[in-house]
Amino acid sequence: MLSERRLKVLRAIVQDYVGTEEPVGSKALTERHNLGVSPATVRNDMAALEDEGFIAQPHTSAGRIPTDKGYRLFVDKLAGVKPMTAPERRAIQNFLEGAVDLDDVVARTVRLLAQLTRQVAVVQYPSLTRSTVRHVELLSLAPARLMLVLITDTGRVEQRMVDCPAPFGEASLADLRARLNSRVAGRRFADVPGLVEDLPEAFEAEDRGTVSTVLSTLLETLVEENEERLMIGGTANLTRFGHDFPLTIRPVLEALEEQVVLLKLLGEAKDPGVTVRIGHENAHEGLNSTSVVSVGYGSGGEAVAKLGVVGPTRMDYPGTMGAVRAVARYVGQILAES
Amino acid sequence: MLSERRLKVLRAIVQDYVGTEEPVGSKALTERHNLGVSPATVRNDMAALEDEGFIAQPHTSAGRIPTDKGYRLFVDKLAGVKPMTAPERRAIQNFLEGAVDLDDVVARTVRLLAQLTRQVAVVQYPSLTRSTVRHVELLSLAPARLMLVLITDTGRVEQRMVDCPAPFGEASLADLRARLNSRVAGRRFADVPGLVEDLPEAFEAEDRGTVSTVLSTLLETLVEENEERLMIGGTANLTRFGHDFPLTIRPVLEALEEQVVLLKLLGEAKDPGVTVRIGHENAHEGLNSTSVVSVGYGSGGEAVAKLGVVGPTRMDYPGTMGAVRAVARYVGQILAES
DNA sequence: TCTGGCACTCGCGCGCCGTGAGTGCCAGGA
DNA sequence: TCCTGGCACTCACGGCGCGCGAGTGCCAGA
Repeated sequence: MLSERRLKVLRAIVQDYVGTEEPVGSKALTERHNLGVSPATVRNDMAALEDEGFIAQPHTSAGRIPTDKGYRLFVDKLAGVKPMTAPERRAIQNFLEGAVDLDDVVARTVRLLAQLTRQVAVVQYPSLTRSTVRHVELLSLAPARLMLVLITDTGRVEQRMVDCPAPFGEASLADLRARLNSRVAGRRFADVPGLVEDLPEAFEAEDRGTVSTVLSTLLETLVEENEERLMIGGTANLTRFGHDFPLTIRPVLEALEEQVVLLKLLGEAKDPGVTVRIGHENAHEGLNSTSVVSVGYGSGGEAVAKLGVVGPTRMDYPGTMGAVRAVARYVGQILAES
Repeated sequence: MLSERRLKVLRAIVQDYVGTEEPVGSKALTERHNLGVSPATVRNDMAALEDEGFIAQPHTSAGRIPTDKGYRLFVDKLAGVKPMTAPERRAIQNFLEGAVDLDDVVARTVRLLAQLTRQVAVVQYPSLTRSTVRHVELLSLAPARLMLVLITDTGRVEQRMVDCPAPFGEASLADLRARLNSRVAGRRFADVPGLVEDLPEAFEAEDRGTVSTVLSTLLETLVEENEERLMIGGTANLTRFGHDFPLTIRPVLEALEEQVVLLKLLGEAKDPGVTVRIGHENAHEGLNSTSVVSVGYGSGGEAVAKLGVVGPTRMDYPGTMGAVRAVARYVGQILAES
């Protein structure tokens, strides 16, 4: 186990390195933090920390930089979450309250997160799976063609075309619409399949084919939407990454374009609070030199989607975690109100 | 006026520079293109071209590179549009045909354009202004709260909440829905205002307030949607920009995040065919070292939105223009079918 | 266990210089 | 008048050598 002082040294190294972006040496450390010991002592501690794999030297006779393992220890044990100041919180709230619809909420959230953290922001659209149905609408476009519109409690709207096996009268349509809504309105998506399976039986034989088609389209929409959408922003912040650019930034941009990758990334974080994945902890190779800070958010008490930021492993973890947590909280509020 | 040969020299310079990314000298030119004259002659021509401002030297005793003006002449007079090959066209068509809904069409188009041109692709969602209304739906969410859903012929769906000044009965709602649709279904957005202005008069005095509110929300939706959405992709291609990275790429990324900027960029191109804006021709400062190749596309014969790519001024104009034009054509077909 | 001292390492920045691609100009020839 | 070959000149680029100094490891003494 590392002594108290060595942990202090590690914390100081992380803080300095995050601030200066340059390897930190023993002398500079003792000058900037009053550790109460001499550089020589710190050197011994650093040697020990290096043996344990928490820090490393880019090359002999240079200062030390934290390793992924070092950041991990820092995040887990040495640093808290830095809360937002009151003015910052007010600014967040004001900015988000101006949103007019769901798209706008997500767009504003992305911008906000990117600005606050000066990193790349990723916001997942509120997921359908845990949402409830607000309304299902059926429109007749042609004798044998319907449009199915699904409206969720988060304000999201999905539409699908339905080609009917047989013409479907207006009366039947109104009937189906009414029955469908009385069964599923206000219910959770997960419960919908069980609630509608016997619905075709209530109709005349000639209409059953169409009813079944409509229902399966509805269920399909619920499932398909698990391939959820997300919005990213603040990619310009990647330019602050480092000096050895092209090599670092390219794989990150590529990863960010793969929505699948990002969704997986966000999905993996199971922690109820803020989750941090550092460097090689990220499965995707292109993100091996980045850290992902994410958290769930939702309209009720329950999380329905995730949001977070992607930045260099050398990032201000306490500040970033604080910003991510605060934004998630306020987005949740906004969603609950609308 | 420039002689025939000098134009040939300019064309050769552009082609070589686009290929090699390095300033091109007189000797290399005569070797790679059989111009039928000696390097010395070419040198004289180059001096003349430089006087006219078509090419420039990065520094004394280096080769020449085209200026924005040089590229402009190249695009206008010296190069055609390189058509896609048959296999390429088939690939485009196949890829786009797999799309399941409007979002998917746009997403696939972006990916496709980015891959074909190896540049940043920008695709505007089909605009509402020139579209027609397919259906307007009204749903009652609470006694004095309605949801307005607008469905367009391009398959786009917009929804808005409406808070009514007074409770609005189901019968009135059905009446309004029917009247509204009979008037506006199939009509162009631009015509809608004139078609509905006298609608409140058909209702009882107590309902008129609500009807007016609904109508103004509808009109607002049509107008507001002029702040159209777009999707971008292929930003990883920016890493191929040049060697002097951060300075070049940063403003571009920033500009790409400003949807307003991009929409203006696309909107400015009035040409019915492919439009090219080179370097400083772009109003936005961050895009001064990029060229934008854009074109309108649409479901009918008429253009309803734009798409294009953003890349370094040093790009393969004929190829890029060909790809952009081809993709626009096929997207139009897909939209017309659905 | 901590400290001051000391010898050692080695990346970085700087200046120097040779190389070679490229240029402008000029005089002679078609 | 236009093209050509020749010639002197320019100057960015890359390699080399070197001194500086931050930083290290180790050791003897408190």
